Amino acid sequence: MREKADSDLVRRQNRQLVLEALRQHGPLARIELGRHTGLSPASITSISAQLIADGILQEVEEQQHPVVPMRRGRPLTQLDINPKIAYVVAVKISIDGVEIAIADSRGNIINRGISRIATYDAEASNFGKAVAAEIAKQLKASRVLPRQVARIGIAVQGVADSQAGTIVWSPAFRRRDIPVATIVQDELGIACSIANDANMIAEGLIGTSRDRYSGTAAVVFIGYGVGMGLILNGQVYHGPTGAAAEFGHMNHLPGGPLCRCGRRGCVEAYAADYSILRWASGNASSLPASFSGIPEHEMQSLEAAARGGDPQAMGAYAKAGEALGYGLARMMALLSPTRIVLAGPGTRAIDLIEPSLRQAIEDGLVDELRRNVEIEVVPIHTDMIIKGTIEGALRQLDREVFAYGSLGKRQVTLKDIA
Amino acid sequence: MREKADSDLVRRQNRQLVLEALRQHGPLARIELGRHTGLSPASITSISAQLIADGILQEVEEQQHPVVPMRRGRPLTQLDINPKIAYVVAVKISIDGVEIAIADSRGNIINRGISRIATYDAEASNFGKAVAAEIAKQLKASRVLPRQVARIGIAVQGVADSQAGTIVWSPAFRRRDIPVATIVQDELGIACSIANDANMIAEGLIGTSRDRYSGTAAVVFIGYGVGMGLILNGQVYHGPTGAAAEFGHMNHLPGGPLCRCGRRGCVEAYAADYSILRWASGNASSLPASFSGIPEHEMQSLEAAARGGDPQAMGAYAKAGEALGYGLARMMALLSPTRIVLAGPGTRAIDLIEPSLRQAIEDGLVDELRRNVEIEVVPIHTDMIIKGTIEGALRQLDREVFAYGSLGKRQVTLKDIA
DNA sequence: TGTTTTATTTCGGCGTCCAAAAAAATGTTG
DNA sequence: CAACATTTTTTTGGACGCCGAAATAAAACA
Repeated sequence: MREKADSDLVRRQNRQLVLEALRQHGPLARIELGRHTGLSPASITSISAQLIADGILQEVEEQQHPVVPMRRGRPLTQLDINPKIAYVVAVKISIDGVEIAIADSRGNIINRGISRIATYDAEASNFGKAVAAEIAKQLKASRVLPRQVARIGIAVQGVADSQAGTIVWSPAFRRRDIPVATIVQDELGIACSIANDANMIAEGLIGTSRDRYSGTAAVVFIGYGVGMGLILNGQVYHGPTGAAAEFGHMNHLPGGPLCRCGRRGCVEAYAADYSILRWASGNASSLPASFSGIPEHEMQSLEAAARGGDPQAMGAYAKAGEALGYGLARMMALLSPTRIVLAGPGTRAIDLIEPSLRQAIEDGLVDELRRNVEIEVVPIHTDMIIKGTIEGALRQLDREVFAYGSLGKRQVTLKDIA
Repeated sequence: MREKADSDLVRRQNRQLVLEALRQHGPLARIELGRHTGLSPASITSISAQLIADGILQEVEEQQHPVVPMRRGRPLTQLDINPKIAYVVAVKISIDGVEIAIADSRGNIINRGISRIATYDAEASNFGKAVAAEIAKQLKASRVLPRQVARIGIAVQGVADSQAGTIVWSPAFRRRDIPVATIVQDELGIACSIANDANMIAEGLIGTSRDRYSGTAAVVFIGYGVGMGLILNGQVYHGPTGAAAEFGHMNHLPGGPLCRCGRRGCVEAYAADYSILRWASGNASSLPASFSGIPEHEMQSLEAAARGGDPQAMGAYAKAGEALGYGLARMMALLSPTRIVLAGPGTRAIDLIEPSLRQAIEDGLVDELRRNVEIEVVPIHTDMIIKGTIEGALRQLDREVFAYGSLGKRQVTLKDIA
């Protein structure tokens, strides 16, 4: 309730509703769009005609799966988003590697690749340019012109400042406050935003099944680090600057083991790969936090040891579960989500973690505050982050570009793109 | 982005904008309303004419403070909300006492009183009826007819379920899941909602100075218990069921001292009045949690002892600060608010609490996540809860009743009221 | 009294929605 | 295979709310 309402707002909102329905359910006939959006057939005709004229939608030539194969009456003509109206780029920054994917406006990935760009010792000024150059290279390889790209989304492990366009702090970098989005934006002349990687996973889950994750949910990423994406009232909560939901650096125990962030006792310092390994191999509280990636087989043999009954290994996983459980209990007290999603490679060891995790929630939270929560484990799609970043960029594109029709910003914006 | 947009939505939204501006800035002339809302003078004329016809607004007879005393040109005619178009009732439930206030639609309290209704041993079935009877009594005393009351808001210490209309759990009651809002609503035939008291304080702060608290802020109540109202993106966050922001029952230390909720180590078990007293008087972890209210002078003499250098008393306040600080650090990691407001009678001892509180935030949270936060202490208005409940009820009224004009629900709803 | 200034209302036009009617495109049936 | 039935889509005409511009109202000023 900030904005004044006029016919402009009406058009924008209804166009967005149409786009949203198409993103959710794939190609739809006009009458189906009417059902999904609540708009009358007459209005859908008018709105879709404009979207087609704008080049945003197109009629589907041959229905692949005529939903109801042989029926009486005029057959329906499905509409879908024109995949070539614009492109988006998703960038995932992790330690010593940058993954880039290019997707069309339907969200289909048309090219992707991993580039080795040194991060840890990167100079603030060079890094952004290196990423921009890498994006440019990928674009050229896919024969997509920079001016066809509507938006670049960057997902980073660590704290991002979406306002300033910087990586505030990340275990992948020695330095802090590294400008990235601003530089990429200036270099390529394409709108660019940066966000935390766990938030992008949440974005992806909303895209995958909106009904399931439309309420209030927390998505926990467990792996090389611990992250969280919060979905509040159906939207990913980024906080005022984009720093929100740093579950991994939420304190568990004062004075606990050292974390990569420099503090003691963070959840991550118990439940990230390196932390579990550290507990398993001796007195964790005296060992420093590790910054190097841990090879998968090393974690797998630790899991095997724990499953085989090795008390030290079992104890390490129990510690991880306890830290996660208390952390979740604290989060639940504050936000009372209806769903908690555990995701990431760390969930391979969910059998080792879960007992102490559940026990911690029970010990750390009064019954009444935990009776409406469902905890689920989502199998790991390695590119949930890339997928989510694309989803997020496209939704933003719908909202900020495509929703504006013939009179608004579009004249400028779309011509710039297409 | 749920709702389809049409002229109905436009009218509703703009009417609400007008009402919002009037609630914020008091009586305003049409031209000023235009400036505040962004609507053209022509539209304001039309909207205000309808609101006046509906009896919701009225022209102010005599300007008390002609803002610019003597100016050329046609003088402005200020508009204001008609105070008699409807009334709201605010109810504050605490241990063995129910406070009831009746306010007109401008938010002026026209009657208030405290009734002794036993809560602790109350039967689930009786309590709601007792509250309803007490409201009816107060209404009669103020010569307000039940059908003139548009809404009743109940604020309760503890966990409320706004969906079910119940008190899920509260230290003021021995029993759990006590239905209140539903019963009051049925008894009096007036829409009734229930919420946590700290959330209502937050609601009040938004009303008092929207610009200051429009972003993302956490309001901490410290006193007989510890509560929190979260403001996310300018709105009070209640969570799916209204249980949100139970900061007091967020765990601080596993296995810590007993809390009234039955768990161990909650923030409240360190920082509520009874907890501080308990620490000061011996080994807290073995003492049970207290349910009786603590007289103010007892806390005051403890403060005096601490200020006089009594190590036991000083230690108790330090413990409280530490628990609050770690709790806030955890909350900040998750939500990264820009503002933290400390309120409630417990802030009388802020000088004793603050050092350890700040130290805990420093120890418990990486610098980058706490550099944009402003912590402020708000002096205690004893009736911030009542005021906030009224504000909240009025805003809801604007949104759900007054915003609907001549064509919508209003025909029914307003006639029911007036 | 006429002029200037500012607030408010009136008028005509525009954009969007919707309901109802018309048109389009196909299957069904005698 | 022509007429009918059925379903989707478009067209038409009316309503509503906004806005800019012009008109009107109500005061101070000269």
